[in-house]
Amino acid sequence: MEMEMEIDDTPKPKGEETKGKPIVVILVGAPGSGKSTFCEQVMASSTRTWVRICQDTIGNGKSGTKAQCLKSAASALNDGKSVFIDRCNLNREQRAEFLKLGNPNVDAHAVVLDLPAKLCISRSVKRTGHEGNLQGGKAAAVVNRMLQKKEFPKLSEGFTRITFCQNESDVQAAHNTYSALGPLDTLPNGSFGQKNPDAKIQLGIMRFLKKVEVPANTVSDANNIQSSVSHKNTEEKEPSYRGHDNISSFSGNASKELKEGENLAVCSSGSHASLNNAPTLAFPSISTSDFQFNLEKASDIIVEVVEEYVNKLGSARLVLVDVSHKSKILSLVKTKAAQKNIELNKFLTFVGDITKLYSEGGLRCNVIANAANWRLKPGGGGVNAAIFNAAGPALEVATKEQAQSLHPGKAVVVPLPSTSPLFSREGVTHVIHVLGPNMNQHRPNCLNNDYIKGCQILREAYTSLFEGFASTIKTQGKLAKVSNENLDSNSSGAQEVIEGANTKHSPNNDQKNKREHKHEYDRSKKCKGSQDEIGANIPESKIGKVDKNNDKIDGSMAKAWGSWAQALHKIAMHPQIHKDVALEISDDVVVLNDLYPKARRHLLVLARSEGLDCLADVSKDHLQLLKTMHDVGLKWAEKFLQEDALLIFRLGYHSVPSMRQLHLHVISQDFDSKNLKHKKHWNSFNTAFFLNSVDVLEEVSSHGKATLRDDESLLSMELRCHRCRSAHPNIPRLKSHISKCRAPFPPSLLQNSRLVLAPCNAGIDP
DNA sequence: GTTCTAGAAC
DNA sequence: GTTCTAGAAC
Repeated sequence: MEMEMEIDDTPKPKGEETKGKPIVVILVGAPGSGKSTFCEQVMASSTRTWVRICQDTIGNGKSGTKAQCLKSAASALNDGKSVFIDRCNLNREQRAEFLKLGNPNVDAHAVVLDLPAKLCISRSVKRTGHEGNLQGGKAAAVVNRMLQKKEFPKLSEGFTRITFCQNESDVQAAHNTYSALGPLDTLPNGSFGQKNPDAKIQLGIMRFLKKVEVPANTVSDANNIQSSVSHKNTEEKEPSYRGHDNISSFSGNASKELKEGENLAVCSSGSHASLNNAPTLAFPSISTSDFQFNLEKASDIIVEVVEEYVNKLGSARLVLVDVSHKSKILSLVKTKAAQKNIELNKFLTFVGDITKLYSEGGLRCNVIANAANWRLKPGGGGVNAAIFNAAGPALEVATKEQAQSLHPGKAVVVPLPSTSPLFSREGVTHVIHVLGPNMNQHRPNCLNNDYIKGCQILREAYTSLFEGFASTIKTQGKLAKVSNENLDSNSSGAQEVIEGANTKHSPNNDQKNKREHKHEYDRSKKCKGSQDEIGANIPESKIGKVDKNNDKIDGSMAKAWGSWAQALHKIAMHPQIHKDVALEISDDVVVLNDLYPKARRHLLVLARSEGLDCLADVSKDHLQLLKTMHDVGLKWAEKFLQEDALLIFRLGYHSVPSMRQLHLHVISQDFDSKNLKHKKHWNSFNTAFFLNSVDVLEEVSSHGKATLRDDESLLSMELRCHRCRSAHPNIPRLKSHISKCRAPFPPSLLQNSRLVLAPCNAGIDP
C-alpha cells in the first residue's frame, strides 16, 4: 500500500539531492492556524523538492498514525527531499519523534503559526471539507483545549532554526523565506520573531513604589506613558548599540501589549531534558568589530579553538552570537565549522541580541562573554555597552571584585548577582569579560597589523574564555551533567582571572585569589570549627551553640535559639513522642507538615543528627544525609503530584532558619495559604535567601559547604511574583496576583530540576 | 516560628 | 474608617 503524500514534482537536475541538505520543517500550530496553506504555498513556489506529511490524509486519504508519518518522512528525507510535518505538534512530546529525523545532515526547523486563538477557531468553525474532519461547532472547544497545553518549541529541543509567526505578515515573511530556499541553500540557525513570553512587568506598580528605574527592555504593559519612559532610558544608555538594533529580527516588538493572564501557561516539564540543562556559553566574536581584526583570520581561530573545546566541555554548548543577520563573521564561522564536522548540538551560530537570548531568542545561555575593554568599564559601544547596560550596576560592582583591568588575551569570570536583570530575566549566572588584540590605530595597544602576534593573542583570548566557561561548569555544579574528565582540575574557578594555556598568572590577580581564599577560609571557620581538616564529626553540646554564635564575625547571625525555636529539634531527637505530627520517621530523617504551611503543600524534612542546627553547620560529612533528605522530600513531592498534577514544588533551605535543627522545606509554588502573611514569609521562599536543595547538594559536594545568603535585606526586598517577577505593593495584592499568574517561571528556576513537577499530560493529536 | 498591637498608609 | 506593616514578647 502506498502512502498518499503531496509531492512537489518540479523537475530537478539529477544528483541535486545529494548536494543540498534536506530540511525537516515541523509545523507548530492549532487547527485553523494555516499550516496546510503554508506548506502548499511554499511547495507551489519553491525550487526545492518538498514532501508534505499530513497525518490527516496519510492513511490512504484518511487519517493515519504518527508512525506512518514518521516512516514516510524518513523515507523522503533519505531520498534527499525536504519534508513538512503538517500536524499540530503543539507540545514537546508530540514533536520529539519528528525531531529525531534531524541529524548533522538534515536540519530540523520549526515554523510556529501562533495566530490569535479567535482566528484559528473561526477558520476551523467555518471551513468545510477539512481533511481532519475538524469543523463546525466542536472545533472551538478542541482548539481551545489544545491551546491550553501548547508549548512553544525551543532550540534546546534540537531545532536548528525556529520561526515564530504571530500575525499574517509574519506568516508571509516565513513563506517568502522558505519559498526562496533553493535546493543548495541553507537558512541561518536560531530562533526568530518570538515576542517576549515572560514579559509583563507591571510598570504601574513600579511607579506606585516610586521606583524610577524601569528595567530597560522589559515589555511594557498597556501603560503607554511608562512605555515611553522605558524607551527613553534605553536610547540614552546605549545609543551606538541601538544603532544596529534595527537589523535584529527580534527588535521592534517590545511594546506589544500583553495583558495579565493572557499568557498561556507553558508546561515546563520539558526543561528536565538534558539539552535544556546543558551549560551554554554565548560569546560575541572578539576583536572583529571595533578592534578591526581580519575576519578571515578571526573566523579560522574561532573554529579552531571551538573545535578543540567542544569535546572537552562534555554536554556544554558554545554559541557564537552576532546581532545582525548580515554578519560576515557569523557566516564565515558557520561555513568553516560545517567543514570541520563540529557537532551541531554543541556549537551553533545565533543571530540575536546577546543580552536577550532567552527572552527574545528562546535560547538559554547561563554564561555570556563580553568583548570587554581593558579597564573593564561600561561604555564604549557595541557588546560591552549593551551587556553592562542590560546587567545593571550589579555587574560593574561584581566585576570590580574580580579584577581592575585586563590584558589582551585574558579573560575574567564574574559571577552575576541575582539582583541583575540579566540573571532574573535571562538566566545568566556568569559574565566572562574577554579582551582581544587590537588592530585599530585609534584604540589602545594597537598591534600595527602584526598578525603573527595578533593571531596568537586572539587564540589565547578564546582559550581563556573557554577555560573560564569550563570553570563555571565546575563551580556551578552542573558538573554532574558534564563529563568532567577533560576539565582542568585546578578549581579556584570563578574568582580567577583565566589565562591562556601557556601564560603565567599576573601577580596582581594572584593576590586577589589569596584574598578570596582567605575569605573562604574565614567563612569555613564560622561553621563549627575546622572539621574539614580533621575530617571527623565532632559532636557539639547544646551550649556549644553559644560559642559558635560568639564566633560570628559580621554579627548578622549572632543569636541563640530562643525557647520557641526548639520545637523541630525536640521532634528530631524524639520522634516517637511526636508520632502525632510525624508523617514518616527513619534513622536519618523525620517528615512532618509545617505547622503553619505557607502553601497548599508544605512539608519539612528534618535531619535527625544532633548538633546539626542549620546549613551553616553542614560540611562534606553530611553530604549523604543531605542526599537522603532530598530524596525523601522528592518522594513526598511526587506523591502529592499524583494527587494533584498541577502542583509544582521547590525543595530548599532557608539560609538562616528561625527554627533550630536542619530542615528541608518541600513547598508547593501556589503559596495559597492564610499563614503567608508577611513580606518576610514571602521573601524567605522567593529570594536568594531560599537555597535550592539541588544547589546545596552540589556546593557541599564540590566545596564542602553551602554558600549562605545571610543577608537581612533579602527578607525586606520588594515583593515580586515568583513567576513573572512583577512587583506588588503589599502582601494581599501580591497574593491576589499570584493566584492568577500563569507566566512561566524564570529561567534560573527552570534549570537543573530546581522545580519538581508532574510529567506533562500527553497532548491530543488532531 | 506566631501573636499582638500601635501607628503608618491608604 | 480600614488595611497593612513592623517591632516586641513569647
